[in-house]
Amino acid sequence: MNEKNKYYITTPIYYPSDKPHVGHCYTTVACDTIARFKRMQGYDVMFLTGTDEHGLKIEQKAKSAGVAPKEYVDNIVEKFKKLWETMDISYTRYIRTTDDYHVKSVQKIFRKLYDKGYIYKGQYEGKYCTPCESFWTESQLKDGKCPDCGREVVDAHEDAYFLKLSEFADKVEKFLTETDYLSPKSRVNEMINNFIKPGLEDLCVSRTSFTWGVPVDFDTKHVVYVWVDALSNYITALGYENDAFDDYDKYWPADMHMTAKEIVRFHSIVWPAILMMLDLPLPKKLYGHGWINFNGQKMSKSIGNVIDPFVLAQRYGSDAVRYQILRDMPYGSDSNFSNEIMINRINSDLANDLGNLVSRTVAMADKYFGGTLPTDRQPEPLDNELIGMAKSLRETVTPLIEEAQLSKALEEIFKVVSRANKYIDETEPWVLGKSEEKKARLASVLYNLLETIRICSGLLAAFMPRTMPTIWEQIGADESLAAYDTLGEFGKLPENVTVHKGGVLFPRIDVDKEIEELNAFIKPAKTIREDEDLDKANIINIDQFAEVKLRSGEIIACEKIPKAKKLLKLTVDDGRNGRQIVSGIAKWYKPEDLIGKKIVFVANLAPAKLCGELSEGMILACDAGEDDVRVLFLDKDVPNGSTIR
RNA sequence: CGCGGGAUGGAGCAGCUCGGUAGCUCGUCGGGCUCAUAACCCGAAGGUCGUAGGUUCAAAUCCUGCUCCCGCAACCA
Repeated sequence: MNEKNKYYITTPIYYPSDKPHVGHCYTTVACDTIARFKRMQGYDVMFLTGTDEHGLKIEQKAKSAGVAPKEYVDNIVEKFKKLWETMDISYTRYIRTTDDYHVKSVQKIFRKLYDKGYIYKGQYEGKYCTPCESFWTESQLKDGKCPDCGREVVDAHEDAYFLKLSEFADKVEKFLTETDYLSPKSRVNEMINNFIKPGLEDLCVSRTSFTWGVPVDFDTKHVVYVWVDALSNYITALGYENDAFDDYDKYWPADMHMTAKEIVRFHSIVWPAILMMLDLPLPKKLYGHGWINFNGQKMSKSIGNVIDPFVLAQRYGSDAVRYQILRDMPYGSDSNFSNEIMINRINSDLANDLGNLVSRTVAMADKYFGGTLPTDRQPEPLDNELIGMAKSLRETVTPLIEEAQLSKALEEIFKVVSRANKYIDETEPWVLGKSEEKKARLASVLYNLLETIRICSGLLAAFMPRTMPTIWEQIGADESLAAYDTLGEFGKLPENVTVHKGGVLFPRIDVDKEIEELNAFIKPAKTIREDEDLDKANIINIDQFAEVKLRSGEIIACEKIPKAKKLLKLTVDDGRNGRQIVSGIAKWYKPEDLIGKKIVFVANLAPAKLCGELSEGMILACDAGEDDVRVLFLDKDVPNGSTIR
């Protein structure tokens, strides 16, 4: 296989601090579709995905779950793999940054960069908050104090390794402006204006504050910090600096890196810079796609609106889910998701238009010809538009898919599906079927329909790999008649093709009923269940509880903090000198609703500064729903300052 | 003046680079058809293109101010 015929496509490696959601699905399904399409075209495709398993957050998550980090990620990686199986993801290789070969390669890469002088040991200079054991940059400080606890910070420094990004600013800028590596193009300006023009700073690439990572082999106090570790997966997975694989020469440089927009920065600046430092060829294409918003809001675990892709796939089938998320994601910007949007899309496009088209066409061939078309034909000028559209569809769709414009590609395919439905109305096959002398015309009409379906379904196979073969069976095609080469031609089915009536391809969904059911069982059940599990994993004893001092208080004054969106400043009579508490409840309470109310507050919480305002304590409130918070109020006659236990 | 994105018929979007008939999908209403998964096809209603001003013969499209929304960051202690 020569270089021309290879295609290397990657998803980012996902951070398995939590189970996968629809956002992960989008990137992966999009890559899968492109990968399948390139395979259809005859390319030797390497499709890589994986997980980025190191870092502080995972170390902490594992700790609170009471397991070793590796054990923790093993568990979640299983869920990722399971999901990819459910979604029919045809990845060729799965890399975990905890894989032995990757760890060793990263160490070698790190050393290589060090030897070349692109990584140097420096001082991570910053402000240090001793009680919090945390470093902060100047810009992170609040009023010159620790953003975490509001206390004084001191100048401090610790050893750290830095990557000489600054030296590559010009080269990277040139790469971004003079090639079409980064798309959509609008991101190029964003990157240059935000990160390169203000002066590209060297990047800190090691940490000493945690241990769950790849150790720097020549300075074992340090652990390689995310970027060198994670980004290099794209080459270590091919065997760069390791023996686990040996197809680096074959597949590198990558033809397509796909990522969500928040990490475009690292893939468009840091990654090319690292490759330049290593004297390696640069990847050809980076596509940064948007996010899937849920009911107009960003998906977020704390809001509780993260959609479980397993549930969706179980209910509608993986193909329908794949279709919807690809169809509704516009190129380069965000998309909206809701149960209603998904169901409507499935009903109107898949059930009504495509599924029904196949169903009615096959049914007519069956009814009028017993399933096998006669070979006499009678074409008419009316046929030409449909035939023309079907014939040129492959050429229309191919470049779109290659540019990751998948929703556009689907739109084009479904235009032809629609045209075919209209064609049935124009030709009225049920009228033709009534008279014997019109049988030849009828055969032409049905043949044209079957051919159109063949071409559309062939091109859709990369998007919906599960259902398309069923369509081929029904229209009397086999896989060879759905091959890429045959999709640019009209008339490949045998003249006397035989159809086979089959089951419903995409069942219609009852919208109201379905939404009710989804809402009922996805959200509340889930969050409560999870909390319970967490509770059990986090048992404390009575002494620990006693460390929290809760007291009653009365809100005697309350105002919004102007700079802040969510914060209210409360003046609380705590039965002593009074205190000020800042609380993030502005969204749910107006100041006048709170004045005079008795509340419970944590009395011995470390003071903090929020938006410049001192907060001495925390008032108790409960998460009352997806996006609802209720403060705990006490009876009016409780004396202020009483102990609560 | 922190950075960025957005505001277009009921909903979701396209159009804006290169000013000149506002387009698509869904929904609603009316009609047609009966091969089909109550599906399909045709037609209609519905928009001062966020707001105020400016440039122009002409602005959704260019310029300026303002309002509101959404991300990120700061702040859910």
